[in-house]
Amino acid sequence: MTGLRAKHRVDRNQRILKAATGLFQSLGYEAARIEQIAAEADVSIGTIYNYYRNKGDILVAIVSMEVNEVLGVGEGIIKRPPKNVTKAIDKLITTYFDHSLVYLDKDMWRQSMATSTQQPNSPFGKTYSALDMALADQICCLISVLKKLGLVQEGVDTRGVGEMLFNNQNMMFIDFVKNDDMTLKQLCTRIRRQNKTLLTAIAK
Amino acid sequence: MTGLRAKHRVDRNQRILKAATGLFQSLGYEAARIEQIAAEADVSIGTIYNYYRNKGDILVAIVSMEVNEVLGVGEGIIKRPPKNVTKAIDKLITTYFDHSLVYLDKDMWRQSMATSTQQPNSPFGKTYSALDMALADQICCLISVLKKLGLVQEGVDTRGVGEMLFNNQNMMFIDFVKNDDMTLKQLCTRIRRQNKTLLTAIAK
DNA sequence: TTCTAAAATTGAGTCAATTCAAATTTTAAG
DNA sequence: CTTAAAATTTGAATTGACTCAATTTTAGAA
Repeated sequence: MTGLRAKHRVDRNQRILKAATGLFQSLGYEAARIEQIAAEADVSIGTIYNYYRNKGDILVAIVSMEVNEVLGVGEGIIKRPPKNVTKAIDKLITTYFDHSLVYLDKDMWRQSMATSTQQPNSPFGKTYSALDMALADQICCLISVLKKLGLVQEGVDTRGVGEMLFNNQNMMFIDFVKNDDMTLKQLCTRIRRQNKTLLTAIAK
Repeated sequence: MTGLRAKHRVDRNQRILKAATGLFQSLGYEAARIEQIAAEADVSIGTIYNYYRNKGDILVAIVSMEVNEVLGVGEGIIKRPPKNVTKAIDKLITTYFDHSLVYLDKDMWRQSMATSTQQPNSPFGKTYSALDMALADQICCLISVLKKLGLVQEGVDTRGVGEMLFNNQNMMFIDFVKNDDMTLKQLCTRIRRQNKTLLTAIAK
């Protein structure tokens, strides 16, 4: 009978993530103790460190699952994009942001961003980077679709423009989570203004 | 005789920063011990925490001095900008990057970025944000100057465009320090491509 | 100069993340 | 059904950042 080991691994990992998610949400990231997570997951402290390099890595894993979901929602928008460049990009970005704050608060975002820049080569740091790349790809994909629909000029460098839109949006999101006073509405308004010139230039 | 206290404060702070800079550079941020920094600065552990909230804060203070220098160099470029939008922006950004790696290596940048997102409200976290804003302002200022020189179209939203250029550049720099294999040349090449569409659109 | 309150320094002690050698469980060959 | 090597788990011990009550230094009033 093989695979018992694999089954246990999946089980334990799920218990760890579930316990961590709950404690991070209820107590906040800093206040949640590894010892507590271990106890709730019915696992020893050492086991947690067998699955994750450090405390931050656990959070990055949780955030990664979230971002994956957002990517899925984004797919739907690309399938039926608004028939106008500005509106299409706006809808995609707004959707990202709306979904980003359902399970994670600003503090959790701050902590996970910090960990993923601190340790870009840990397994989950790499996952995080890959997801960023996937988000950028999705924006590029949307522009490409809009081009095929005749809403964007032929000669436009899809990749270059898409990356710029993503980088701007991502940097603004970092500003947003760093600033407790900034609202989602303010964030979107600022990005819309920043995007305007570029989007007007590429629209047909 | 007043000001002895102020003098001591300046002295001690300088010794702490000097010791920390040396140890961070020679041993790396993580391996450098607060105890060592205290010993080299001829100060007690407690005093370091009287000057800085935590270890990361010391690094952010060092990085802030660096960025301040870069801002000064940027001023010079704005005074005599190349007479072409693309070249002017390119020169400013390239200058930022070249100077950014003289005293700080990628690891130090990663750690300080992480700390400043983790604790955006600590004194040096705020300093760091203010410097980012100053860099963004500088790019906006350059565009404004180019507009006055008749190189940029009248109707262009200086602020919106400047922020987008800065955010893109900043996000790319984050990617750069997260990826040990990426070279400065590769970084600049990618940014040039990303900027091209927007800069062509606003040029006169 | 002397004295006192306020400011700053000190470092042993605390706390929580992380490590690692021993113990346990799983696998699979005989 | 053994049995031993490999993989995994365990938690007491370690580590190193950070705290705080006691001590020292400074300012400036008397």
